[in-house]
Amino acid sequence: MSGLTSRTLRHYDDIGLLRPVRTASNGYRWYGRRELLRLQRILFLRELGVPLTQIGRILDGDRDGVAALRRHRADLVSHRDRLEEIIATVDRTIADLTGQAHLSEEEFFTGLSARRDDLRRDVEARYGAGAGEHFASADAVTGRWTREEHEQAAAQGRRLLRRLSDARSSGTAPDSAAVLDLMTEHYQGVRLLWPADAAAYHALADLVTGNPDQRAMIEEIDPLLPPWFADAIRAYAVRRLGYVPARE
Amino acid sequence: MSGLTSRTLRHYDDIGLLRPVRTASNGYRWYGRRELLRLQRILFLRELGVPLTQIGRILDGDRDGVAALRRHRADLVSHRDRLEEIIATVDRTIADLTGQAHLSEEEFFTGLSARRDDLRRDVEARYGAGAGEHFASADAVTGRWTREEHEQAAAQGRRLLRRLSDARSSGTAPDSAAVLDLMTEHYQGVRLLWPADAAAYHALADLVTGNPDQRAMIEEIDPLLPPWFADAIRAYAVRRLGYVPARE
DNA sequence: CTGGACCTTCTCGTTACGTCAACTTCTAGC
DNA sequence: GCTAGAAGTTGACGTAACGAGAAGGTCCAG
Repeated sequence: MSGLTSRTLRHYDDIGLLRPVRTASNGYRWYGRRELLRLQRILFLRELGVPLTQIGRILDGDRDGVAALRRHRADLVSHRDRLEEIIATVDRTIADLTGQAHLSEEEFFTGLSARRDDLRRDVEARYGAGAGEHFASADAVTGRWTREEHEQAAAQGRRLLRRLSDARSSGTAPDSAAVLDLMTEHYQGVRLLWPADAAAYHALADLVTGNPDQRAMIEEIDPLLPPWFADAIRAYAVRRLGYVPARE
Repeated sequence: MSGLTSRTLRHYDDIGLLRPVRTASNGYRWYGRRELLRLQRILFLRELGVPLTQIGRILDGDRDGVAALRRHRADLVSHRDRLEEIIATVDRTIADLTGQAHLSEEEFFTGLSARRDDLRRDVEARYGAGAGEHFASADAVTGRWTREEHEQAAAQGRRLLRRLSDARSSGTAPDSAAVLDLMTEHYQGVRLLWPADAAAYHALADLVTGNPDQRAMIEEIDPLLPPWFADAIRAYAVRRLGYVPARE
């Protein structure tokens, strides 16, 4: 009924977590309705990752199961935070091993580098000569950055891309609320450099799939990311910035 | 030298992860410089949570340790996501057990409820009669919400408060980048309801410590949160919205 | 009566060591 | 040379939550 193996039930009997209502002379364990209800509570807490011994205490003593849950929650949170750190370290290690370190000398949100002039020509070809002026605006901001600040910005950008990649590979839609929340960071990163309105930000989507350098930089983190990222940019422009796309 | 116990070294010898350079006739294990270097790599990978058997394969085969790391990273990410879900479930359970369910019928970002008129009077007393007009603006938005949407908004608000509480209790400063990122969600939640500019948002900080109902609602989630939350609001207004506080 | 399904107890294996216990070896001080 | 103490050694058991397998008993339908 519960989908548990008999072995598990025996284990719970052994450790005293769930005793059968009676054990027949042939050794068979018999469980009643009360045991089923208790089992449901056990399975629920087990789902939450609470250790069996604690489950027993919570169900038996029942005095202040909330406090126990709170402590358990604190454990979970610190465990998650630790994982977060470890993931970041693994990311840095992978980046090191695959020689992505040079990227940290470039600047992310505008995708600068030695190829900066290429990007500018591309932008002007796509959006008109006026668009190139934003480069001056960005320069006004980044010009005063130290090398360290450049690297920080690049690292932050890569972290964001990796979080987006995580979302993509777990099947999350680019217009889901969770992704749009992440895109807020991207939009603000862009806004830091030049005053992109909804339409400009929407147009930016073409760049991440169409511009070879931009695309390559993103693909280095996740080969499947660029088109999904472009969708996310467009979704953010429409859903959060109120951009109304032109009808075809 | 490494801080490991001798037991651990013996274990690594047993499983073949780190063999001594030679074992003397008296059984003593002797390690050389090469072993120390290998140990350093072992400890690093162990820090990342890689299982010892995999560490052995990575260090020995060395063929495509990056791929192994990537797989490990995927494991970590899904583990973290699972933890995230569990934490959310535990939160809901605690809320249920402590009878916080009624809160879901209120609306979070403006802190409405039966005490709505009190809040309005408080706001008008603090910021002048004009400020009360924002209530009409909020009504225009929320008036069309279904009950479900109200509950969703309330739940999202509580989730945000809990994430802020997590940050606070782990010693993170209210003006750190990570917290300001979280505050983006809050600011956008507020913006959904009325057009708060930098100054208005900055002023809002007084409300979360000064208004009894607001304060109580937040304290129910974390008794120490209100003043820290107020600091975070002010920090966000200054650092991300460009608000310039008046000098005293 | 029989085959198969289902039950039992017992034991080992899993991870990465901590913690005894019992014993040997090395080293410093007298 | 003797001795105490520090440090090394090899087992063996315990940890959490069961899975897997061995060896055997019980129940039921045909």
